[in-house]
Amino acid sequence: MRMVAKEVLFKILGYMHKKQIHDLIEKVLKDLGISQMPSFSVSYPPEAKFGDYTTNAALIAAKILKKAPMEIGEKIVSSIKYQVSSMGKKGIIRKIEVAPPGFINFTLKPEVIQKNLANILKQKDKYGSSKAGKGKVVVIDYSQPNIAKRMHVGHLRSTIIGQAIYDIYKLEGYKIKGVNHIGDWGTHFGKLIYAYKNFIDKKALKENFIQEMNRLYVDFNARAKEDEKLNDYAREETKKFQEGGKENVKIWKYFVRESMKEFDRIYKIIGVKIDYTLGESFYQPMLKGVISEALEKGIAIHSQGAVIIPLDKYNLPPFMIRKTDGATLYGTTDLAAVKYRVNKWKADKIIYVVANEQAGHFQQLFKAGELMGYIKGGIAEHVKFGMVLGADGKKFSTREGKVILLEDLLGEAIGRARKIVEEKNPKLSNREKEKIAKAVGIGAIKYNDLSQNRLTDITFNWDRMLDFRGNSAPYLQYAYARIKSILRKSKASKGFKLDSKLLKNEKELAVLRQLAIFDEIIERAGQERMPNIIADYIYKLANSFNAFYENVPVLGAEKDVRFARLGLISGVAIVIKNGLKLLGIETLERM
RNA sequence: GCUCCCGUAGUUCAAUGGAUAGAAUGCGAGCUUGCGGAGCUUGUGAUCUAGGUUCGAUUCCUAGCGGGAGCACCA
Repeated sequence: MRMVAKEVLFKILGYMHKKQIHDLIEKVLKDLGISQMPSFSVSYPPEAKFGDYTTNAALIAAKILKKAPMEIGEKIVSSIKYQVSSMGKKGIIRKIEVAPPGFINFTLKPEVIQKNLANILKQKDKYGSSKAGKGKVVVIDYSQPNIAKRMHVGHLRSTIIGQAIYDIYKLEGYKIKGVNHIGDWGTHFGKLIYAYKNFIDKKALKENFIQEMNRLYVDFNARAKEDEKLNDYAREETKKFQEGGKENVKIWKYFVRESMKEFDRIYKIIGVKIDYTLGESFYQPMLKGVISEALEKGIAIHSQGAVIIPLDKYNLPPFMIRKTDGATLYGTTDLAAVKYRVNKWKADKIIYVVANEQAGHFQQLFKAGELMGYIKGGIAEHVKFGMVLGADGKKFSTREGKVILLEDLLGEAIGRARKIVEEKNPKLSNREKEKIAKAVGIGAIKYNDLSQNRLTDITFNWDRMLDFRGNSAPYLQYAYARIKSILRKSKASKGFKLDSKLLKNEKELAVLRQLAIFDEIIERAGQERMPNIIADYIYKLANSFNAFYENVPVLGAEKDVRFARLGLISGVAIVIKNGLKLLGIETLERM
């Protein structure tokens, strides 16, 4: 019995509509004698007057049949009309039309989207979830800060894009493993250890570990310019620590411990929690095996004293896995990590959320992984994102000290939000103001990033990132808080009966239409690994809610209509909340 | 030199090959006797250039111009 009820629920979700329409058209095309139909799309029309769904099937079929698109469109429509009439009450379509140049537009029966509201209110936090990924393991590699270095605005992108993709997949029912592949093994440790032994300022280190370590690194590089021998010393220190020299390992462990404390503090502020922290050091015991395996299989060769995997057949530079001095490097570690994730974790998919700049490295890595037999094409994927640029249009660079620390950015955001809360809502308790300031400030920063297509570079601009008006997280949070305020005032008893048929004016239907497609949006965002699709959707939903809010009274309406509208705005609140949660943005009862 | 990415209103960003290229911000004009004005309505304003494919191109292809990134012993 329960199963039946659930199935009915799923049937009224958005993607079911789309699929139903798609199947219907396919069937009709077959009847028209087109069996080899190239793919056509069923999508949302740009304007409400074109209905709920639109398809370009007639335009494509016209090409094959060499007839006018409008003519084919009419044929398809009359055929569909016949099908629909035979479906009787069960059909979801109310109106079908052809519009020039040949689009076929479908308008659903209002009941279809009206009924969905009850579904939302019932599912609450679960609305939008699915079982699409059941049984599949996805590994997401994101954030990846470097030990003893500060996290700057560049790290933010990988961290929050990765977390958003993680949450989307989780909602779709995948078994998912988030990994923080921290940089805890590189050769820069030699420099740091040498500098630590020789020019450390212990007092400064105690006050602010990361800051002092950063100073040390810059200091070392400056001194090494004067005295080249320093680099040799550093190499020796690296070697000692990588070979397990007690003193250096102890220092290294101390670096790792202190850095992780710092990172965890920042992760806590931005609400990120990564399942596994498995840095480069974790894979060290496996590296020798990987190198000899590659040599035995004849995939790797010795070249100029190093060990490389030649990839010139694939038009790629060689992939180095052992340096002339015998040391391994990040490519070796990454290759071992691929093996580990596939063999140990049975990953069906590995997603690397790493900046654009490393596209070349990942091409090499994936090809090397395939040659080694660890992965088949397509299992590993580099989810790239653009750089954070300075006002000059150039990349932020540590050397020039132009970098903006993540912590400073977060602090500034919270501070600005706090000021506004103070203005808007002075009567709230300090504790609540703090909470609001955090949610608004952090939300604004995350949204500013996640609402943009991840592939394009973003320009760093304090005012832009921290604008709380317009298309921003606070705008969405504000719509949510308004709804909550209305609901508080309504004192609606929990058991009121929802008659969603009463929601029939244009503004109400527009909101309902938005609500019904949430699952399709999630699906697409997941497929394309594009969180901005979700951001864009919530923004549009909030827009349609605001238009409704300005024109349609809720509390002032007559009894049953009032209940229906309260139900509607509750639904909007649920979807805004669920959507923002996927972006890692909190919602607030008041702000 | 080779490879990859990107050129959209003044600015910052959208746009699965589709209908009138959509927002935000800026500047201009409005909206309070109702639920939160961090809001709403409205005006202004853009696809780098030249070809090609297509019924249809911001999107795909070619060339050019402009910006950025990468190109074995860093990650």
